[in-house]
Formats: sequence, structure tokens, C-alpha cells
Amino acid sequence: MWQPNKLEQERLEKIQRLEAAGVQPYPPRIERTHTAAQALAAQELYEAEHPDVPDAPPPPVVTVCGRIRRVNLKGKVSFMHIEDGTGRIQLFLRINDVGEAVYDQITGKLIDTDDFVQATGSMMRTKAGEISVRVTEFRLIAKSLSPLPVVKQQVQDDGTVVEYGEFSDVETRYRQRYADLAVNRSVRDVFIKRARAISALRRFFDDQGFLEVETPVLQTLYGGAAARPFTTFHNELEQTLFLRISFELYLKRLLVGGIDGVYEIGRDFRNEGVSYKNNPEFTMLEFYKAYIDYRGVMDIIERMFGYVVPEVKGSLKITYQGSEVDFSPGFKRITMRDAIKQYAEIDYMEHPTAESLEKAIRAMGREIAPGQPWGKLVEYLFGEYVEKRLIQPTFVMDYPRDISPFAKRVDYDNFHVERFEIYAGGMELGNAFTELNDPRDQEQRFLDMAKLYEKGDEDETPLDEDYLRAMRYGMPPNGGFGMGIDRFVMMMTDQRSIRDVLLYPHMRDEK
RNA sequence: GGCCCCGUAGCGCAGUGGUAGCGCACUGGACUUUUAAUCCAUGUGUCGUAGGUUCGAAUCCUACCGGGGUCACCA
Repeated sequence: MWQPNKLEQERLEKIQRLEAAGVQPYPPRIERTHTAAQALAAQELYEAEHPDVPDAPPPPVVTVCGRIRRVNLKGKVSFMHIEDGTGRIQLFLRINDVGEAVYDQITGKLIDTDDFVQATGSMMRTKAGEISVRVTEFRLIAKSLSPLPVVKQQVQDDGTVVEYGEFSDVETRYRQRYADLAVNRSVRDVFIKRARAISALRRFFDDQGFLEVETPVLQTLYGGAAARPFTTFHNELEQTLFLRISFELYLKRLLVGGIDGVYEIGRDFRNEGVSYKNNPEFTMLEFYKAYIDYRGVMDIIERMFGYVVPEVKGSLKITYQGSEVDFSPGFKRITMRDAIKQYAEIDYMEHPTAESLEKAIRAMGREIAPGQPWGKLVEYLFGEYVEKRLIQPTFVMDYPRDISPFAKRVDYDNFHVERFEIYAGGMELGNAFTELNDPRDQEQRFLDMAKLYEKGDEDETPLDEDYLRAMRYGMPPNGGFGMGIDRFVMMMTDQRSIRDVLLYPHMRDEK
């Protein structure tokens, strides 16, 4: 139940006074001829076409709408800045122009900062040089009852905006994203960039001849990754269902069906910890393409970043957390083994069993959980010694087989598979394989994976009989890729926390 | 889940055992070209919640709630 605070009480009283004076605080219809940006552009065009001459035609007349962001009452003349989705524009209000009744609403503070208003007038430029609307008609179109946090802005000579006062409490910002967006311009910019990144990705794959598809979110068997799923229940069918943890197995079935290139952008759900880089639901891109291997995937990835990064940032070079990252094609390529040799100064192939590798890691002075599979130990070394140092885009190639159940073996040994992950800015961006298409090998991998996990461990990848059935019909050789879009957006917007690229990050219940 | 830090006015913060403060916002007033407007004046609180210690608690202790960081797990 809402308990209005003192400021809200004041505004409730104002709304009553306005209604008593016959003002509708939330009228159903409004007029608008120009956005803020259009009105500013119209005046600039007018001034360019009609330099200061005595017989110039009258300036453009506009009706603009927006939220009041700043009020400056100055006796019988007042200034306001209103803001719509395109930007801010100043209103110049004189008692002579708008009439005493309306002007009294303003000076009587019945109109507040944060209210939405509509204003009509001809364009002008103030003595201080700011393009403004000389308002003749002015009215409230939506009253604000709760004041937004106050952030003042000063526009510098070079056009940059300095903000004074701030709305920075992260909990309130996440819980009340609407207020955060209304007040913090930079937050809006993050989500504009996010949308631009996703639409550029779609454009890229569409142009490359991929078919965008949608596969089930509710699945009777989860798979394609190692993660705990969310579980739900279909009442009528009396069916236990899982929210998908990846799209992989459903997308690859489509290659069997003759679709040579598919991609999906959507939500995955993983029932795991929440952190600065993990949210229980997150957005994933996966694509699969027939007749290429993981080297072909690398070529596509380089072209993908080569297209998308400039679409979002205007350049192939970006700055992430203080480091310049250059997405120009020709990314560095290094095998997992060489990367670990180089940064951890250990050749894990000298320890080809889990027992000996575990011992070797302990000999390096590291405390690790006992009994982990060999591939996990290799991954541990990579995470501890290598990952954070891969700032420039790098393909890390050839992963341990025992932690990669959907990738084809390399041709040079039995320990590795044709899998790579791409790293940039010290963060993993995506994961790709030469996809395994031998149904006999795939079945064995499912069985091997099951041995790695305790019985009942939800992380295990369940054996998916239907997936094997599809593969037995014949699956074309293919390469596939998956990327966490949120993390990519973090990089594109230089945000350290995934919560800052999600409009509504997951939170505990309030109180 | 473990450990560390945080929670005071609408927002940003100070106050660390003795009368709850500052800036902005808000409220009243002055000002017909201001722009972080300026000037004058007046208000503003379950100090996250519940217990405890104490003559006395925003302050010390305990538990709980919420947030952040970190470790574990992961994309």
C-alpha cells in the first residue's frame, strides 16, 4: 500500500487544486507537430534560409510535448526544459503570451518538474543563444505524483553534458529501472546500443543466408550445456518440463532437415548463482552452418564482429575497462595447450591423466577440489592463468574432449576436440565446435558424460534419444557457435556488470 | 552457500555512546531572456527491521531483511 511521503502529499494536493480549477491532469488526447529534435532542426533550417533580414517570413510554429526537466521561474517570464525521446528543448514562457490563468499555474507551482506538458508557439532564439519555443499555449498532459531524483545538467561549450547530483543507488536503480532511465541519460544509451547490437547481428546472419528460427523454451529434456535447469510442470499433460539451458540440440536437428544455416537469438535459463556476469535468464545467440568446420566458423566470427562492432560503436576499436580492444579481422589463434604453456608454464600433455594433472597443479601451489575430470583441470589452468590476459580478440582452439560432448575429435590425438572459444577484454564471448555428427560417437559421449557426474547431479547432460535418432538419418558436417549476447553488450557499452545491460536484472523480492 | 563492506530526509552524503546535520530538491517571497539561474526566508526523518547492553543507542552486541564485492559454480 502506497504511503505518500511529504513531497508526494504536496503533489496530491496540487492535482486536486488543478482539478478544482477544471484542469484534466491526465487528458486522453494531446497534440504534437514536432519532436524536440525536429523543432530544433526546423529552427536551424529557418535561420540558415533566412539570415537576419527585416522582411523575413515568420519562424516555424510548433507544438511539442515532453517531461519537464528543469524550471526557472523568473518573475513574469519563465524558462523550462522539456524532454522527449529525442532530446531536450527549452520553452520560453511570458505572462503576456500564455495568459494569466495558465501562468499562475506555473508560478503557483501547480506544474512541477517531472510533469508532462504540451506547448505551442513559434521558434525563437534567446539572448543567451538557445533555440526555444516562445510559448503561447501551454497545458498539462500528465501529472507526476512522485518526484524523480534530481540530476542537474550543465552543457559545456564543447557540447558535453556534466551532471550534478546523481541517482546512483544501484538497488533502487535496478528495482525502479523506469526512474533510472528517466533520470540517467547514459543508461538509456546502453539499452539503445544493446538494441542496435542485436539488430545488427540479425542483419548479419540474414544477409549471410541463415534462417532465423525459434525452438522450444519448454523442453522435456534439457541439454547442450552443463548447467542446472529450472523445472516446471504442465498441468493438463502432467508433464515435468525444463526451461532450456541452450538451443544447441534443437538447432542441429534442423540441419538434418535440410536447413543449411540456422540461427536463433533468445533466452536461456540456468538455475545457478547470480553475479556480475551471471543472471538466471540471459540472451544467447547460436548459429549452425552445414559444410564448414570450426575454421570456417572462425571466418564467420571475424566477419560478424567486423560488421557488428562498427554498427554499434562506429569503429572496430573499442575501449573495455581501460583496455583498447581491436576487432579488426585476423584474430589471434592459439591452441589451449600452447596458451597454458605460455601463461601457466606447464604442458598439461605431460600429465595425461586426471590423477597426475591434479598432482601437478597442487605442486604449483594451488588448492583445488579433488577428483575432478582431466578436462576440468585443464579448464581450471586456463581460467586461472590465461583468461584475464587475453585482451585482444583471440581464438583459443582445441579443448579437452571429456568436457566437450558435442565436438568432433581433432585428427592429431585422442585428447582434444575441434572446439574454440573466443576471448576479448579478458572475457569469454563465445564457444564453437566442429559439430560431432557421428551418431555412434555421440551416443558414447553421452554415456561418457554420465560417468563424470554423480548419479542425480543435475549438471549432467541427459542422453537425448531423439537427438541420436535425428543424427542417424544423417547430419551434414557442420560448424556451430554460441555467444552470450549480454556479455557482448557489456563489452560494447563498457559495463562491468551484466546487471547494467539487463533492463530488469534478477533481484530478491523487495521486503 | 562462506567471508568482507554497506543501509541516516525525495536524491547524494556527514555524524561512531550525550538535543539527528549538510548540499540539491521541496515550501513561502523577489526578479519580463534564464540555463547547475541568483537572492531572502521556513520546513523536512519509524537513522533497514526486531531484540539486547546502557542512566542514555543512528553509534556497541545478536538475529533477520535488502544491496554490493569476493570465493565456490557457470555463458
